[in-house]
Amino acid sequence: MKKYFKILRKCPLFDQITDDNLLRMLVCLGARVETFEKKYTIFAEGAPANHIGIVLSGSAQIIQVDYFGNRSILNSIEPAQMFAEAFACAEVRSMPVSVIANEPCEVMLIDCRHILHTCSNNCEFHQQLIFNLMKDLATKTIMFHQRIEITSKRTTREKLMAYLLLQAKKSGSNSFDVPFDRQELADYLEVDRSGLSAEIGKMKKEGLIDNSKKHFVLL
Amino acid sequence: MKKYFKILRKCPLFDQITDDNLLRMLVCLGARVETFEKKYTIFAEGAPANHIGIVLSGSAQIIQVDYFGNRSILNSIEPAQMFAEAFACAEVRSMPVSVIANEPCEVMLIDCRHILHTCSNNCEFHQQLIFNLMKDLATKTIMFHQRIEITSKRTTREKLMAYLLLQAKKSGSNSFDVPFDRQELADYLEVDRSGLSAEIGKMKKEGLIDNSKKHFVLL
DNA sequence: TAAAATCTGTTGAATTTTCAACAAAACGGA
DNA sequence: TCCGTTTTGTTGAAAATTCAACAGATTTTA
Repeated sequence: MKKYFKILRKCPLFDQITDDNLLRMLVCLGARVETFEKKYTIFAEGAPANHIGIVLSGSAQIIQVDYFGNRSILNSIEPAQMFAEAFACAEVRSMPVSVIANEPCEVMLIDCRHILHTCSNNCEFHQQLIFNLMKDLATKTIMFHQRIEITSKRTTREKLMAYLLLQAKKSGSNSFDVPFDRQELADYLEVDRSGLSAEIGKMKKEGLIDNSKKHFVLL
Repeated sequence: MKKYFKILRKCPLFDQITDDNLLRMLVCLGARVETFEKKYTIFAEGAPANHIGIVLSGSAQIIQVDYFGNRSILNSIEPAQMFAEAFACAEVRSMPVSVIANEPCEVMLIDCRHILHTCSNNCEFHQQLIFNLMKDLATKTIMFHQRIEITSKRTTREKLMAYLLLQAKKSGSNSFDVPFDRQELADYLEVDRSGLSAEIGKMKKEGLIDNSKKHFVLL
Protein backbone atom coordinates (compact mmCIF):
# COMPACT_ATOMS: atom_id res chain seq x y z
CA MET A 1 0.00 0.00 0.00
CA LYS A 2 2.86 2.35 0.81
CA LYS A 3 3.62 2.92 -2.85
CA TYR A 4 0.27 4.65 -3.23
CA PHE A 5 0.85 7.08 -0.37
CA LYS A 6 2.16 9.85 -2.58
CA ILE A 7 -1.03 9.95 -4.63
CA LEU A 8 -3.35 9.22 -1.69
CA ARG A 9 -1.99 12.26 0.12
CA LYS A 10 -3.49 14.36 -2.66
CA CYS A 11 -6.91 12.74 -2.33
CA PRO A 12 -9.34 15.04 -0.54
CA LEU A 13 -10.70 12.08 1.41
CA PHE A 14 -7.47 11.88 3.41
CA ASP A 15 -7.02 15.55 4.16
CA GLN A 16 -5.63 16.15 7.64
CA ILE A 17 -4.82 12.46 8.09
CA THR A 18 -1.23 11.84 9.15
CA ASP A 19 0.90 9.35 7.24
CA ASP A 20 1.11 7.28 10.40
CA ASN A 21 -2.64 6.90 10.58
CA LEU A 22 -3.20 6.41 6.87
CA LEU A 23 -1.92 2.84 6.68
CA ARG A 24 -3.83 1.61 9.71
CA MET A 25 -6.88 3.39 8.44
CA LEU A 26 -6.73 1.71 5.04
CA VAL A 27 -6.59 -1.68 6.70
CA CYS A 28 -9.48 -0.85 9.00
CA LEU A 29 -11.55 0.38 6.06
CA GLY A 30 -10.80 -2.75 4.06
CA ALA A 31 -9.39 -0.69 1.20
CA ARG A 32 -8.30 -2.73 -1.81
CA VAL A 33 -6.70 -1.88 -5.12
CA GLU A 34 -7.89 -3.16 -8.49
CA THR A 35 -6.56 -2.57 -11.97
CA PHE A 36 -8.60 -2.05 -15.12
CA GLU A 37 -7.62 -2.07 -18.77
CA LYS A 38 -8.63 0.75 -21.09
CA LYS A 39 -12.38 0.84 -21.77
CA TYR A 40 -13.15 -1.66 -19.04
CA THR A 41 -16.12 -1.03 -16.80
CA ILE A 42 -15.21 -0.14 -13.22
CA PHE A 43 -18.80 0.26 -12.03
CA ALA A 44 -21.72 -0.70 -14.24
CA GLU A 45 -25.02 1.14 -14.18
CA GLY A 46 -27.40 -0.82 -11.97
CA ALA A 47 -24.66 -2.38 -9.85
CA PRO A 48 -24.71 -1.92 -6.06
CA ALA A 49 -23.44 1.51 -5.03
CA ASN A 50 -21.54 0.74 -1.84
CA HIS A 51 -18.00 1.58 -2.80
CA ILE A 52 -16.12 4.83 -3.17
CA GLY A 53 -13.46 4.72 -5.87
CA ILE A 54 -10.19 6.62 -5.88
CA VAL A 55 -8.18 6.79 -9.10
CA LEU A 56 -4.53 6.07 -8.27
CA SER A 57 -3.21 6.12 -11.82
CA GLY A 58 -4.72 6.51 -15.27
CA SER A 59 -8.12 8.16 -15.61
CA ALA A 60 -11.80 7.29 -15.71
CA GLN A 61 -15.04 8.76 -17.01
CA ILE A 62 -18.50 8.94 -15.51
CA ILE A 63 -21.01 8.20 -18.24
CA GLN A 64 -24.76 7.91 -18.68
CA VAL A 65 -26.22 5.98 -21.59
CA ASP A 66 -29.90 6.45 -22.30
CA TYR A 67 -32.51 4.09 -23.73
CA PHE A 68 -31.50 4.96 -27.30
CA GLY A 69 -27.79 4.46 -26.70
CA ASN A 70 -26.91 8.15 -26.53
CA ARG A 71 -23.92 8.69 -24.28
CA SER A 72 -23.37 11.61 -21.95
CA ILE A 73 -20.04 12.09 -20.24
CA LEU A 74 -20.62 13.68 -16.87
CA ASN A 75 -17.06 14.02 -15.72
CA SER A 76 -13.49 12.96 -16.21
CA ILE A 77 -11.78 11.55 -13.13
CA GLU A 78 -8.05 12.16 -12.78
CA PRO A 79 -5.56 10.62 -10.33
CA ALA A 80 -6.26 11.34 -6.63
CA GLN A 81 -9.89 12.13 -7.41
CA MET A 82 -12.84 10.14 -6.08
CA PHE A 83 -15.88 8.82 -7.86
CA ALA A 84 -19.22 7.25 -6.92
CA GLU A 85 -18.97 8.84 -3.48
CA ALA A 86 -22.35 10.56 -3.87
CA PHE A 87 -24.18 7.30 -4.51
CA ALA A 88 -22.39 5.50 -1.72
CA CYS A 89 -23.02 8.33 0.75
CA ALA A 90 -26.66 8.72 -0.22
CA GLU A 91 -26.99 4.96 0.19
CA VAL A 92 -28.89 4.47 -3.06
CA ARG A 93 -29.49 0.86 -4.03
CA SER A 94 -27.79 0.91 -7.41
CA MET A 95 -25.57 3.04 -9.60
CA PRO A 96 -27.46 5.37 -12.00
CA VAL A 97 -24.29 5.88 -14.06
CA SER A 98 -21.36 3.81 -15.26
CA VAL A 99 -17.69 4.41 -14.59
CA ILE A 100 -15.31 3.42 -17.39
CA ALA A 101 -11.50 3.23 -17.42
CA ASN A 102 -10.35 5.77 -19.97
CA GLU A 103 -6.85 4.29 -19.98
CA PRO A 104 -5.21 1.55 -17.90
CA CYS A 105 -6.16 2.36 -14.33
CA GLU A 106 -5.33 1.53 -10.77
CA VAL A 107 -8.30 2.17 -8.52
CA MET A 108 -8.65 2.00 -4.75
CA LEU A 109 -12.05 0.79 -3.57
CA ILE A 110 -13.43 1.49 -0.12
CA ASP A 111 -16.78 0.31 1.15
CA CYS A 112 -18.44 3.55 2.17
CA ARG A 113 -20.39 1.83 4.94
CA HIS A 114 -17.08 1.42 6.74
CA ILE A 115 -16.76 5.20 6.73
CA LEU A 116 -20.33 6.15 7.55
CA HIS A 117 -20.99 3.65 10.31
CA THR A 118 -18.53 3.60 13.16
CA CYS A 119 -16.55 0.37 13.30
CA SER A 120 -16.05 -1.83 16.35
CA ASN A 121 -12.53 -0.49 16.80
CA ASN A 122 -14.12 2.91 17.38
CA CYS A 123 -11.39 4.72 15.42
CA GLU A 124 -11.50 8.48 15.84
CA PHE A 125 -10.77 9.21 12.21
CA HIS A 126 -14.32 8.54 11.05
CA GLN A 127 -15.31 12.08 11.91
CA GLN A 128 -12.48 13.50 9.85
CA LEU A 129 -13.36 11.26 6.90
CA ILE A 130 -16.99 12.33 7.04
CA PHE A 131 -15.92 15.95 7.16
CA ASN A 132 -13.67 15.36 4.16
CA LEU A 133 -16.47 13.63 2.28
CA MET A 134 -18.71 16.60 2.93
CA LYS A 135 -16.11 18.97 1.54
CA ASP A 136 -15.61 16.78 -1.51
CA LEU A 137 -19.34 16.52 -2.20
CA ALA A 138 -19.69 20.28 -1.94
CA THR A 139 -16.88 20.65 -4.48
CA LYS A 140 -18.53 18.14 -6.79
CA THR A 141 -21.78 20.07 -6.60
CA ILE A 142 -19.95 23.18 -7.72
CA MET A 143 -18.47 21.24 -10.63
CA PHE A 144 -21.98 20.30 -11.71
CA HIS A 145 -22.99 23.93 -11.59
CA GLN A 146 -20.11 24.74 -13.90
CA ARG A 147 -21.02 21.94 -16.27
CA ILE A 148 -24.63 23.14 -16.38
CA GLU A 149 -23.43 26.67 -17.10
CA ILE A 150 -21.63 25.22 -20.14
CA THR A 151 -24.26 22.83 -21.46
CA SER A 152 -27.10 25.31 -20.94
CA LYS A 153 -25.75 27.37 -23.84
CA ARG A 154 -27.81 26.86 -26.97
CA THR A 155 -25.21 26.68 -29.75
CA THR A 156 -22.21 24.42 -30.23
CA ARG A 157 -19.89 27.41 -30.45
CA GLU A 158 -21.12 28.93 -27.20
CA LYS A 159 -20.81 25.62 -25.39
CA LEU A 160 -17.32 25.01 -26.67
CA MET A 161 -16.20 28.54 -25.87
CA ALA A 162 -17.63 28.37 -22.34
CA TYR A 163 -15.86 25.04 -21.82
CA LEU A 164 -12.54 26.26 -23.17
CA LEU A 165 -12.65 29.44 -21.09
CA LEU A 166 -13.21 27.36 -17.96
CA GLN A 167 -10.38 24.99 -18.84
CA ALA A 168 -8.04 27.91 -19.50
CA LYS A 169 -8.95 29.37 -16.13
CA LYS A 170 -8.38 26.03 -14.39
CA SER A 171 -5.02 25.44 -16.04
CA GLY A 172 -3.93 29.02 -15.54
CA SER A 173 -2.94 29.33 -19.20
CA ASN A 174 -4.47 29.96 -22.61
CA SER A 175 -2.70 26.85 -23.86
CA PHE A 176 -3.88 23.54 -22.44
CA ASP A 177 -4.97 19.96 -23.12
CA VAL A 178 -8.50 18.69 -22.66
CA PRO A 179 -9.08 15.15 -21.32
CA PHE A 180 -11.40 14.24 -24.21
CA ASP A 181 -11.11 13.16 -27.81
CA ARG A 182 -13.62 14.65 -30.28
CA GLN A 183 -16.46 12.21 -29.66
CA GLU A 184 -15.96 12.45 -25.92
CA LEU A 185 -15.88 16.24 -25.98
CA ALA A 186 -19.13 16.19 -27.96
CA ASP A 187 -20.66 13.82 -25.40
CA TYR A 188 -19.56 16.12 -22.60
CA LEU A 189 -20.91 19.26 -24.29
CA GLU A 190 -24.08 17.44 -25.39
CA VAL A 191 -23.62 18.23 -29.07
CA ASP A 192 -23.13 16.35 -32.32
CA ARG A 193 -19.58 15.25 -33.03
CA SER A 194 -19.48 16.22 -36.69
CA GLY A 195 -21.01 19.58 -35.86
CA LEU A 196 -18.36 20.07 -33.19
CA SER A 197 -15.56 19.26 -35.64
CA ALA A 198 -17.01 21.72 -38.12
CA GLU A 199 -17.33 24.42 -35.48
CA ILE A 200 -13.74 23.95 -34.31
CA GLY A 201 -12.65 24.29 -37.93
CA LYS A 202 -14.57 27.54 -38.33
CA MET A 203 -13.20 29.00 -35.13
CA LYS A 204 -9.66 28.19 -36.23
CA LYS A 205 -10.27 29.94 -39.54
CA GLU A 206 -11.67 32.97 -37.74
CA GLY A 207 -8.55 33.12 -35.59
CA LEU A 208 -10.41 32.59 -32.32
CA ILE A 209 -8.60 29.45 -31.27
CA ASP A 210 -5.84 27.12 -32.32
CA ASN A 211 -6.22 23.39 -31.97
CA SER A 212 -4.54 20.11 -32.70
CA LYS A 213 -6.07 16.95 -31.31
CA LYS A 214 -6.56 17.42 -27.59
CA HIS A 215 -4.54 20.61 -27.41
CA PHE A 216 -6.28 23.97 -27.51
CA VAL A 217 -5.01 27.55 -27.50
CA LEU A 218 -7.24 30.57 -26.92
CA LEU A 219 -6.11 33.48 -29.11
CA MET B 1 -38.72 29.91 16.85
CA LYS B 2 -40.96 27.15 18.14
CA LYS B 3 -43.56 27.80 15.48
CA TYR B 4 -41.07 26.64 12.86
CA PHE B 5 -40.34 23.32 14.56
CA LYS B 6 -42.88 21.36 12.56
CA ILE B 7 -41.23 22.27 9.28
CA LEU B 8 -37.67 22.16 10.64
CA ARG B 9 -38.19 18.57 11.75
CA LYS B 10 -38.55 17.71 8.06
CA CYS B 11 -35.32 19.45 7.11
CA PRO B 12 -32.53 16.91 6.47
CA LEU B 13 -30.09 19.14 8.33
CA PHE B 14 -31.79 18.32 11.64
CA ASP B 15 -32.15 14.59 11.22
CA GLN B 16 -31.57 12.71 14.46
CA ILE B 17 -31.69 15.93 16.48
CA THR B 18 -34.12 15.80 19.39
CA ASP B 19 -36.66 18.57 19.82
CA ASP B 20 -35.03 19.43 23.13
CA ASN B 21 -31.70 20.09 21.46
CA LEU B 22 -33.09 21.86 18.42
CA LEU B 23 -33.93 25.14 20.14
CA ARG B 24 -30.63 25.44 21.97
CA MET B 25 -28.86 24.52 18.78
CA LEU B 26 -30.58 27.22 16.76
CA VAL B 27 -29.50 29.82 19.30
CA CYS B 28 -25.94 28.53 19.33
CA LEU B 29 -25.80 28.58 15.53
CA GLY B 30 -27.16 32.12 15.41
CA ALA B 31 -30.04 31.05 13.19
CA ARG B 32 -32.31 33.87 12.07
CA VAL B 33 -35.46 34.06 9.99
CA GLU B 34 -36.05 36.52 7.17
CA THR B 35 -39.04 37.04 4.91
CA PHE B 36 -38.96 37.81 1.21
CA GLU B 37 -41.67 39.00 -1.15
CA LYS B 38 -42.29 37.27 -4.47
CA LYS B 39 -39.44 37.76 -6.97
CA TYR B 40 -37.12 39.23 -4.35
CA THR B 41 -33.51 38.16 -4.32
CA ILE B 42 -32.56 36.02 -1.35
CA PHE B 43 -28.92 35.58 -2.39
CA ALA B 44 -27.46 37.52 -5.31
CA GLU B 45 -24.81 36.10 -7.58
CA GLY B 46 -21.46 37.41 -6.41
CA ALA B 47 -22.55 37.88 -2.80
CA PRO B 48 -20.60 36.15 0.00
CA ALA B 49 -21.49 32.47 0.31
CA ASN B 50 -21.39 31.91 4.04
CA HIS B 51 -24.98 31.10 4.84
CA ILE B 52 -27.10 28.04 4.42
CA GLY B 53 -30.74 28.79 3.69
CA ILE B 54 -33.73 26.70 4.71
CA VAL B 55 -37.11 27.44 3.15
CA LEU B 56 -39.72 27.49 5.93
CA SER B 57 -42.69 28.54 3.79
CA GLY B 58 -43.20 29.51 0.17
CA SER B 59 -40.65 28.39 -2.40
CA ALA B 60 -37.48 29.60 -4.08
CA GLN B 61 -35.55 28.98 -7.26
CA ILE B 62 -31.84 28.62 -7.94
CA ILE B 63 -31.03 30.49 -11.14
CA GLN B 64 -28.03 31.28 -13.32
CA VAL B 65 -28.11 34.21 -15.72
CA ASP B 66 -25.38 34.38 -18.32
CA TYR B 67 -23.68 37.32 -20.00
CA PHE B 68 -26.46 37.65 -22.59
CA GLY B 69 -29.25 37.54 -20.02
CA ASN B 70 -30.28 33.94 -20.69
CA ARG B 71 -31.71 32.38 -17.56
CA SER B 72 -31.26 28.79 -16.44
CA ILE B 73 -33.28 27.44 -13.53
CA LEU B 74 -31.19 24.87 -11.70
CA ASN B 75 -33.67 23.81 -9.08
CA SER B 76 -36.86 24.63 -7.27
CA ILE B 77 -36.59 24.71 -3.48
CA GLU B 78 -39.67 23.68 -1.51
CA PRO B 79 -40.37 24.04 2.23
CA ALA B 80 -37.95 22.17 4.54
CA GLN B 81 -35.32 22.04 1.78
CA MET B 82 -31.93 23.73 2.00
CA PHE B 83 -30.11 25.87 -0.51
CA ALA B 84 -26.63 27.34 -0.96
CA GLU B 85 -25.24 24.66 1.34
CA ALA B 86 -22.73 23.51 -1.29
CA PHE B 87 -21.17 26.95 -1.63
CA ALA B 88 -21.08 27.51 2.10
CA CYS B 89 -19.56 24.06 2.76
CA ALA B 90 -17.00 24.40 -0.02
CA GLU B 91 -16.13 27.80 1.42
CA VAL B 92 -16.12 29.53 -1.95
CA ARG B 93 -15.76 33.32 -1.83
CA SER B 94 -18.95 34.26 -3.61
CA MET B 95 -22.18 32.80 -4.93
CA PRO B 96 -22.03 31.63 -8.57
CA VAL B 97 -25.85 31.56 -8.73
CA SER B 98 -28.76 33.62 -7.46
CA VAL B 99 -31.60 32.47 -5.24
CA ILE B 100 -34.97 34.11 -5.89
CA ALA B 101 -38.20 33.93 -3.90
CA ASN B 102 -40.75 32.33 -6.17
CA GLU B 103 -43.59 33.40 -3.89
CA PRO B 104 -43.64 35.08 -0.47
CA CYS B 105 -41.07 33.19 1.58
CA GLU B 106 -39.87 32.66 5.09
CA VAL B 107 -36.26 31.57 5.13
CA MET B 108 -34.00 30.48 7.96
CA LEU B 109 -30.38 31.53 7.56
CA ILE B 110 -27.49 29.83 9.33
CA ASP B 111 -23.87 30.83 9.01
CA CYS B 112 -22.24 27.62 7.86
CA ARG B 113 -19.00 28.46 9.62
CA HIS B 114 -20.85 27.90 12.89
CA ILE B 115 -21.51 24.35 11.76
CA LEU B 116 -18.15 23.51 10.22
CA HIS B 117 -15.91 24.98 12.92
CA THR B 118 -16.52 23.83 16.47
CA CYS B 119 -17.81 26.61 18.68
CA SER B 120 -16.46 27.56 22.06
CA ASN B 121 -19.36 25.79 23.78
CA ASN B 122 -18.06 22.59 22.26
CA CYS B 123 -21.57 21.31 21.53
CA GLU B 124 -21.66 17.68 20.53
CA PHE B 125 -24.21 18.15 17.79
CA HIS B 126 -21.72 19.53 15.26
CA GLN B 127 -20.78 16.01 14.24
CA GLN B 128 -24.39 15.12 13.60
CA LEU B 129 -24.93 18.29 11.57
CA ILE B 130 -21.86 17.60 9.46
CA PHE B 131 -23.06 14.06 8.86
CA ASN B 132 -26.46 15.42 7.86
CA LEU B 133 -24.88 17.95 5.53
CA MET B 134 -22.92 15.18 3.87
CA LYS B 135 -26.09 13.17 3.31
CA ASP B 136 -27.86 16.21 1.91
CA LEU B 137 -25.01 17.07 -0.45
CA ALA B 138 -24.96 13.49 -1.71
CA THR B 139 -28.69 13.74 -2.39
CA LYS B 140 -28.23 17.05 -4.19
CA THR B 141 -25.53 15.50 -6.37
CA ILE B 142 -27.97 12.78 -7.37
CA MET B 143 -30.53 15.46 -8.24
CA PHE B 144 -28.02 17.04 -10.57
CA HIS B 145 -27.45 13.69 -12.24
CA GLN B 146 -31.18 13.46 -12.84
CA ARG B 147 -31.33 16.97 -14.22
CA ILE B 148 -28.45 16.23 -16.57
CA GLU B 149 -30.19 13.06 -17.72
CA ILE B 150 -33.14 15.27 -18.68
CA THR B 151 -31.35 18.20 -20.27
CA SER B 152 -28.92 15.99 -22.17
CA LYS B 153 -31.77 14.90 -24.43
CA ARG B 154 -31.60 16.62 -27.80
CA THR B 155 -35.22 17.46 -28.55
CA THR B 156 -37.79 19.45 -26.65
CA ARG B 157 -40.18 16.50 -26.62
CA GLU B 158 -37.59 14.11 -25.20
CA LYS B 159 -36.59 16.58 -22.51
CA LEU B 160 -40.18 17.25 -21.50
CA MET B 161 -41.06 13.56 -21.47
CA ALA B 162 -38.01 12.67 -19.38
CA TYR B 163 -38.91 15.45 -16.94
CA LEU B 164 -42.56 14.45 -16.68
CA LEU B 165 -41.71 10.79 -16.17
CA LEU B 166 -39.41 11.73 -13.30
CA GLN B 167 -42.03 13.99 -11.72
CA ALA B 168 -44.65 11.26 -12.03
CA LYS B 169 -42.29 8.85 -10.32
CA LYS B 170 -41.54 11.33 -7.54
CA SER B 171 -45.19 12.13 -6.92
CA GLY B 172 -46.23 8.50 -7.16
CA SER B 173 -48.99 9.35 -9.63
CA ASN B 174 -49.52 10.04 -13.32
CA SER B 175 -51.35 13.22 -12.35
CA PHE B 176 -49.28 15.96 -10.74
CA ASP B 177 -48.36 19.64 -10.65
CA VAL B 178 -44.98 21.00 -11.68
CA PRO B 179 -43.46 23.91 -9.74
CA PHE B 180 -42.88 25.97 -12.91
CA ASP B 181 -44.89 28.15 -15.23
CA ARG B 182 -44.15 27.83 -18.97
CA GLN B 183 -41.19 30.17 -19.13
CA GLU B 184 -39.71 28.63 -16.01
CA LEU B 185 -40.19 25.11 -17.29
CA ALA B 186 -38.44 26.13 -20.50
CA ASP B 187 -35.58 27.63 -18.49
CA TYR B 188 -35.29 24.43 -16.48
CA LEU B 189 -35.33 22.18 -19.56
CA GLU B 190 -33.01 24.57 -21.46
CA VAL B 191 -35.39 25.00 -24.40
CA ASP B 192 -37.30 27.81 -26.08
CA ARG B 193 -40.59 28.76 -24.43
CA SER B 194 -42.64 29.05 -27.61
CA GLY B 195 -41.24 25.77 -28.84
CA LEU B 196 -42.16 24.17 -25.55
CA SER B 197 -45.73 25.48 -25.75
CA ALA B 198 -46.03 24.15 -29.28
CA GLU B 199 -44.66 20.75 -28.27
CA ILE B 200 -47.07 20.47 -25.33
CA GLY B 201 -49.90 21.26 -27.73
CA LYS B 202 -48.77 18.53 -30.13
CA MET B 203 -48.44 15.96 -27.37
CA LYS B 204 -51.93 16.75 -26.14
CA LYS B 205 -53.31 16.26 -29.65
CA GLU B 206 -51.49 12.96 -29.96
CA GLY B 207 -53.07 11.82 -26.70
CA LEU B 208 -49.72 11.39 -24.92
CA ILE B 209 -50.42 13.84 -22.10
CA ASP B 210 -53.07 16.11 -20.73
CA ASN B 211 -52.19 19.52 -19.40
CA SER B 212 -53.67 22.68 -18.03
CA LYS B 213 -51.35 25.35 -16.66
CA LYS B 214 -49.05 23.67 -14.15
CA HIS B 215 -51.00 20.43 -14.01
CA PHE B 216 -49.89 17.48 -16.12
CA VAL B 217 -51.32 14.01 -16.64
CA LEU B 218 -49.44 11.18 -18.35
CA LEU B 219 -51.82 9.09 -20.44
C1' DT C 1 -64.97 46.56 -11.74
C1' DA C 2 -61.86 48.25 -15.10
C1' DA C 3 -57.36 48.79 -16.67
C1' DA C 4 -52.79 47.24 -16.80
C1' DA C 5 -49.54 43.74 -16.73
C1' DT C 6 -48.28 39.12 -17.37
C1' DC C 7 -48.64 34.63 -19.32
C1' DT C 8 -49.64 31.47 -23.02
C1' DG C 9 -50.25 29.66 -27.60
C1' DT C 10 -49.49 30.31 -32.55
C1' DT C 11 -47.17 31.45 -36.59
C1' DG C 12 -43.47 31.61 -40.22
C1' DA C 13 -38.79 32.63 -41.34
C1' DA C 14 -34.03 32.18 -40.22
C1' DT C 15 -30.63 29.71 -37.93
C1' DT C 16 -28.63 25.67 -36.10
C1' DT C 17 -28.31 21.00 -35.15
C1' DT C 18 -28.60 16.39 -36.32
C1' DC C 19 -27.90 12.53 -39.21
C1' DA C 20 -25.70 9.49 -42.56
C1' DA C 21 -22.14 8.68 -45.42
C1' DC C 22 -17.54 8.87 -46.84
C1' DA C 23 -12.55 9.80 -47.28
C1' DA C 24 -8.34 11.25 -45.22
C1' DA C 25 -5.47 11.00 -41.31
C1' DA C 26 -3.69 8.92 -37.24
C1' DC C 27 -2.95 5.01 -34.50
C1' DG C 28 -1.83 0.28 -32.97
C1' DG C 29 -0.38 -4.33 -33.50
C1' DA C 30 1.80 -8.02 -35.88
C1' DT D 1 6.75 -1.48 -42.41
C1' DC D 2 2.23 -2.84 -43.56
C1' DC D 3 -2.52 -3.58 -42.67
C1' DG D 4 -6.63 -3.07 -40.16
C1' DT D 5 -8.93 -0.16 -36.91
C1' DT D 6 -10.15 4.06 -35.00
C1' DT D 7 -10.50 8.92 -35.18
C1' DT D 8 -11.34 13.12 -37.49
C1' DG D 9 -13.02 16.40 -40.88
C1' DT D 10 -16.35 17.40 -44.59
C1' DT D 11 -20.51 17.47 -46.94
C1' DG D 12 -25.54 18.11 -47.96
C1' DA D 13 -30.17 17.16 -46.78
C1' DA D 14 -33.58 16.68 -43.25
C1' DA D 15 -35.22 17.89 -38.85
C1' DA D 16 -35.54 20.78 -34.94
C1' DT D 17 -34.76 24.89 -32.47
C1' DT D 18 -34.68 29.66 -32.01
C1' DC D 19 -36.41 34.18 -32.67
C1' DA D 20 -39.69 37.94 -33.13
C1' DA D 21 -44.13 39.34 -33.29
C1' DC D 22 -48.79 39.21 -32.02
C1' DA D 23 -53.38 38.11 -30.12
C1' DG D 24 -56.13 35.91 -26.74
C1' DA D 25 -56.43 34.46 -21.98
C1' DT D 26 -55.40 35.05 -17.34
C1' DT D 27 -53.95 37.45 -13.34
C1' DT D 28 -52.93 41.50 -10.69
C1' DT D 29 -53.55 46.06 -9.29
C1' DA D 30 -55.77 50.27 -8.60
